[in-house]
Amino acid sequence: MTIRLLLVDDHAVVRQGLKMFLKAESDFEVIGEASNGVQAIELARQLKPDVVLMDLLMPAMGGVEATGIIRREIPETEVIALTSVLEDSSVIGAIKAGAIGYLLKDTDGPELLRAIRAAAEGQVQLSPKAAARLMREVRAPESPEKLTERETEVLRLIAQGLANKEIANSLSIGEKTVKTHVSNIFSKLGVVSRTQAALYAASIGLVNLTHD
Amino acid sequence: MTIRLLLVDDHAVVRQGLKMFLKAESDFEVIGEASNGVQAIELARQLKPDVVLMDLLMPAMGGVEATGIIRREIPETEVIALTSVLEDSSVIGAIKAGAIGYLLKDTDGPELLRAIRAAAEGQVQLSPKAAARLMREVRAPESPEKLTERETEVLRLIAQGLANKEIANSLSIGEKTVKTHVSNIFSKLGVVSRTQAALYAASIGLVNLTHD
DNA sequence: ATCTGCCTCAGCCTTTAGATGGAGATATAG
DNA sequence: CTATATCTCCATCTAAAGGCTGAGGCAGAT
Repeated sequence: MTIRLLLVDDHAVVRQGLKMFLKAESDFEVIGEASNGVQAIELARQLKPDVVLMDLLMPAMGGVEATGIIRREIPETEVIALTSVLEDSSVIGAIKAGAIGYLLKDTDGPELLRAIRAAAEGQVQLSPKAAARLMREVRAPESPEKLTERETEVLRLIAQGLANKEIANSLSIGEKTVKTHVSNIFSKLGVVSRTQAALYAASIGLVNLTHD
Repeated sequence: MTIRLLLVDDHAVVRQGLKMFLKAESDFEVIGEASNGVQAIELARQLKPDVVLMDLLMPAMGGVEATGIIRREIPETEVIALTSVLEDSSVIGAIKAGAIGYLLKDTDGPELLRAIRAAAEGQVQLSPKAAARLMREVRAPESPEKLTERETEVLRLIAQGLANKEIANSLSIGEKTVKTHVSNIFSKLGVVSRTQAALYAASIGLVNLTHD
């Protein structure tokens, strides 16, 4: 029985490489590729893959968000987060969003194969480092209160350097409303300025920093 | 005649993938892998590869520095910078260090092959985007006017989320002075708020975003 | 000796940011 | 039906941010 895979990464080289690497395994079949979260969701709907290898840091829509939507809509599809960053909220976010695995990109080949096979059977597979993070989190739920959808949207705009007035125009709401959201975001994130909030957003990959 | 390659990237998955991808090409042979700049230099000395695929963002020693050393010591080895970030100083830095090519990781497979073959023959190959950067740089050294040492210091603190008063204390200077620096930084960078400046600083790696 | 760039600081001004408290509307869960 | 959460908006106020102009000290270059 072959394991049908969907690859999601914004770097073509990484996708290409993974595809070639996985092709050597007879029980794997790459049935689709996506370069961002939106594409990933579309393809997941159409193809209903067994396992999704999901990069977390992507433009358009982050991997965490995409993971959540895929898991809600297609629960029989398992998602493995595959990322280069090891960051508390990413780990927790990905797990909470329903990822069954969290692997770092410096994982070696054999371990990657093990993880995919485990995921296809619904078994959990984490990088040792990621597992350590998770442990730390459970012991000390310093969970930054979860932002609402709207707040996340506002934070994203803050992290693009927009002023409150610009955010208001962008979302077609009042500046006062934006201020309310901003204040709520600050207290939830435990920061005291929009700059800190923007840096936090950048650190968890909510925005794309590369200015092309 | 086969092209002998050295792969340098801190992510094992990326190396693994590249290796598998390149294996399909009969005129390529991957003769070594390194996960950081120091290893890369050692291996380049021993193996004298035709082409080095060099990631720029690595621990221990960055790719730019490693490129410079390799090119000085082993001029017959060509280096292609392969990176996920497109940043002015990286492009310029890599080129100045002697890289014959600068490719983004979202380059597709065929273009990557073309670039490696071109490099092996000593021909220049740049990503269109990278080329555009280079052109912009040469014709209009509007390179975001270079910041002074002090300004860079202030920018770094801005990018750590500090307020002007905190920066003043941190540097043992007056808040007014800080404001002067901040204003100068803004006009040099072409931004209008400290948040935008902080994001710019983060995007060029002036600060470490991962709060581990 | 003069010029130039950098760092330092000042005053004055307008705009923005952020805190706080209150409030109406809708939707959803229990 | 009634909490609860979310989104929306308003007013008020203080603090911070940022623009603008001017200016003194200091080092290195010409």
